[in-house]
Amino acid sequence: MSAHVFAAAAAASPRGVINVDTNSPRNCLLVDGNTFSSQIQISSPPNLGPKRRKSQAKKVVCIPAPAAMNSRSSGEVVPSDLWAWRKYGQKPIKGSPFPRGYYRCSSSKGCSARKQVERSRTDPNMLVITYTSEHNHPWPIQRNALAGSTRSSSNPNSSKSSTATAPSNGPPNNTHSPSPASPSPLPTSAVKDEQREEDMELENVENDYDNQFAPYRPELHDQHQPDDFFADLVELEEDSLSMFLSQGVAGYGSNKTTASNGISNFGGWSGANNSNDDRDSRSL
DNA sequence: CGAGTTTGACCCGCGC
DNA sequence: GCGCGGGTCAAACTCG
Repeated sequence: MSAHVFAAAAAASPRGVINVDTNSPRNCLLVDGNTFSSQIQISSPPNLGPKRRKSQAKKVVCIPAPAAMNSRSSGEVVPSDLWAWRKYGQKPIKGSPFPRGYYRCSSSKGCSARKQVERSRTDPNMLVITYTSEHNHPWPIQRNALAGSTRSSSNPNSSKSSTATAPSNGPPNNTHSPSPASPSPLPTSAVKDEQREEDMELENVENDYDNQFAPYRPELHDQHQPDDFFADLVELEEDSLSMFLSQGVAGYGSNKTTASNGISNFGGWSGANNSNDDRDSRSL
């Protein structure tokens, strides 16, 4: 198993638009789960244009889409991460046989974090997740902090709801104990393994991502660097990272269940925030 | 009943 | 200026 991570910012393209070419999974950074031999390309978001919707900084994460175990009717497989995501739209993308799902963070009201989930056109096994904007709140105490997510939790194997709030992962604040808030712990089954495996991937991706993008550096911790695209992320994830390093990654490849604790803080990045959310400012 | 999902319509950026 | 296509809204629906 390998995970692909590609991080980029709006500067990636002439118009300041990140070209998430789902045709080419190679655009995503390949992260070998075992060796972590990765190279991450990142460019700081200049935030061109006053209110260019497409100019927003984005973080693109490509992960291998596991089987349709976690899929919904549309066929998209959405990995779970720490944050609670609520789907607010889905659109067919021209040129792609797979629709793109639009999610926004429901962990906190007013959080502008969003993500788009779509499959790679050429490699249906690859899932391209594009994170936009940042979370304006700390880690949720529990995944479904604000939003119900009851559906997802209680029926992980259901064709519906797998995305928003997967129950398998406990909050990072939770020191390696299965989330007590989890309404219905997954049974030890193949499904669980799938989920765990998936989370494992995410964790490793994220961990690698963190290491590459925003390695936690105490000396830098208190000085906010605007240039550091993910500086905030580091601050937010300090605890989580420690857990990562101590538990999650260590077990990868050999003892997958070790890291099933799930700290895949995919959405927990801090982009150049934004305020350019021209649309949402209207209705939110 | 509350929260999430679905889905069609609408808005708006961007290329021509 | 026009049309295309992506992104978002919001009503209806589903589910626990």
